Amino acid sequence: MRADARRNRDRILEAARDAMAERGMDAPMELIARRAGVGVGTLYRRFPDRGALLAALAEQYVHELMDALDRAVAAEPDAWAAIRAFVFHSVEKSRGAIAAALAGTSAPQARQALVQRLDELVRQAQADGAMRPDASTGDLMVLLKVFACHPGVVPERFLPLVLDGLDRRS
Amino acid sequence: MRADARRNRDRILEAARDAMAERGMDAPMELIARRAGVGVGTLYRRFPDRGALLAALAEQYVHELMDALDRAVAAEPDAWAAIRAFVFHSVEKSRGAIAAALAGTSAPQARQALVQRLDELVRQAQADGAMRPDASTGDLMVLLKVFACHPGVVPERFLPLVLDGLDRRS
Amino acid sequence: MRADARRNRDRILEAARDAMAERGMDAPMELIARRAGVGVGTLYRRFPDRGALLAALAEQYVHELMDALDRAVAAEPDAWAAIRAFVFHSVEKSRGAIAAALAGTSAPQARQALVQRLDELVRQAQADGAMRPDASTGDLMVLLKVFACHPGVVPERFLPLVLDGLDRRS
Amino acid sequence: MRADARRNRDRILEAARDAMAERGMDAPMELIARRAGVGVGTLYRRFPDRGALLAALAEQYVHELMDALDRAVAAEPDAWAAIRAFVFHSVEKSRGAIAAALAGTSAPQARQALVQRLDELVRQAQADGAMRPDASTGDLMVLLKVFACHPGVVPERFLPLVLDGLDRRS
DNA sequence: CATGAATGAGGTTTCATTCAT
DNA sequence: GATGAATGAAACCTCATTCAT
Repeated sequence: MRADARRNRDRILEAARDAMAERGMDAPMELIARRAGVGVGTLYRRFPDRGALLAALAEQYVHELMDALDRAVAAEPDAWAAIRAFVFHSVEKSRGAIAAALAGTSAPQARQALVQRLDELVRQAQADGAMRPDASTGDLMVLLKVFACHPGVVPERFLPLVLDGLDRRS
Repeated sequence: MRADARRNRDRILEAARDAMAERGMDAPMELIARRAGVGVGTLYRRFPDRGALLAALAEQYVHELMDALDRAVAAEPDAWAAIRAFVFHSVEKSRGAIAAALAGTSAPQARQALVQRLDELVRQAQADGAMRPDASTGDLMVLLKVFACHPGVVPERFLPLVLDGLDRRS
Repeated sequence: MRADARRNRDRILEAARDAMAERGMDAPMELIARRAGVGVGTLYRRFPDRGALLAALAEQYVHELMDALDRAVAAEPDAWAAIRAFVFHSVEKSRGAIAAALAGTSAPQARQALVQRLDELVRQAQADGAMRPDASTGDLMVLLKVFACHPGVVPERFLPLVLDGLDRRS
Repeated sequence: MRADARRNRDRILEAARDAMAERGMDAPMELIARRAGVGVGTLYRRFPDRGALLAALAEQYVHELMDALDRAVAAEPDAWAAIRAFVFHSVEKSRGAIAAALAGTSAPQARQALVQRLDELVRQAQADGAMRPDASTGDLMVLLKVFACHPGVVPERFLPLVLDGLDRRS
């Protein structure tokens, strides 16, 4: 039954993501449970209260960001390109509500790891002379946070402008 | 008695702004009423339901933005400078929750008026050769919307980078 | 509507007493409300949570004890007789569950007042040479507490034995 | 495997006693199971439902009383002294919540046995001229029940008074 | 057999809204 | 008009109990 429990946990997280995307951060727990195909009790067994569920969601979200970052690094030719690709991707894929929750709840440890990965890239990009030396990882995190809360609102033509603002050439 | 009613309306709106800033968009109506120093009944007389209150808040907020825009125009030497000053000011002064609500509820007419005022400035700034011709009023509205939802999160050093992205020189 | 509210408050307290006598200290709030002929909301408006309701019940109970004490003093010839009459009456009339709750929740101020009244009587009874000098008001409170939790369990023949234990002659 | 089962049963009963002493008669079954170091399933295998567990607890409690009675008889010089010692001991050692439960649930057969043992002693004490002839075993059971529900509340100086009430000399 | 996951009924509490005064 | 009392639907959460593994 370990496998079953695991599957249920995953289904709950997925249902929670969907429900919260649609109905906001305070989507009823019962709705989430129903969507996950489990009883409320099961939901509460896994996540003692709404806060715990939010925290798990935030952590999962940060992990997704890290994966995206890894992929960007693998796919792009240099650090700055990876950063840009990562930001673009993250902002496009972002689930507004979850990202907003991340701001409040956060997942301190996961977030810390993400920041460190980004940090290395930023230093590299600056060493490469591709990124403005007065721009910081913190700037990127702010960018992520701010835009991620508004999925779909960033026109194709807009983010480039913003990123150019961090570009060496500007 | 008209003056009384007016005063009540204003106190309610103010209380609503405060309450929502502190406790989120769904602060209890009763709390708002109490803070305004009136009974719930009075609140409901002025605003038939929560939606109406939100709409009024949004409209008021847009009006504040327009005032800020007017002041910026009066104070700054040219259109682009006025736009920059306006954005800076708006982002700093923004009430996160209200701005977020604006996104949803909006106040179509008021918003329309704001857009028109901005439009003229944008055209002027572009005619002056100070603003990128491929940047639009829509870009500015997005900028406003996105940043206004995160009061206090925009470091002094960050917004300039973004605005530079809309600058001619970039 | 003040009068109505007052009436409702009383009916709620009465319903709570009955319900708790029958179904124990954790009788459903909804049941209490229904019995009082009001909605749950009304109950919660008067008593923010179960604790508040219990506290009110405890206070009311202590007040009833004080009234009984006053009546005993008025009806009996001397202090010791009044004390005995009071204990007999209290133990008979006691609502087990409420008395038990009193132990936990108590109503510190009301209780304090009762203790003071009893104190005077005890001193008088001892001065009269009717009550053992080594018995205290505390003993009486213990007696009350202990027996009051078991309404109906004290056979007519039993309490006298106990009270005789406090009697001078013993 | 029989020994194992026995040990489990004992550990569950012990855990139940502790849990109920701390958290009241309706301590969660799951808490009890965890404290006993078993799964809920095991608990339910031994005791089909909460009632069964309570009954077992009550029976165990009565057995403890009988042991105490036996020890008192062995240690004290006469029947009345044994009775007094027994009552003192029982009241001191009593687990309030369990004793209260006993009142409701009871354990008819075990209780019956205890009553018989006490009965003999009472008759003996009365024959010895040490106990009032109009006091009964029932009185003692009431005394036990009433005081046992309030562990720690009986001051050293108080119970003697009560017992004196049953004493011949009074 | 033991385990602990799953279930869902039931209890608590909150709040938007209505309405008597 | 203003007030705040009343209502009940709806959300939260807890636990006794069952059952798959």
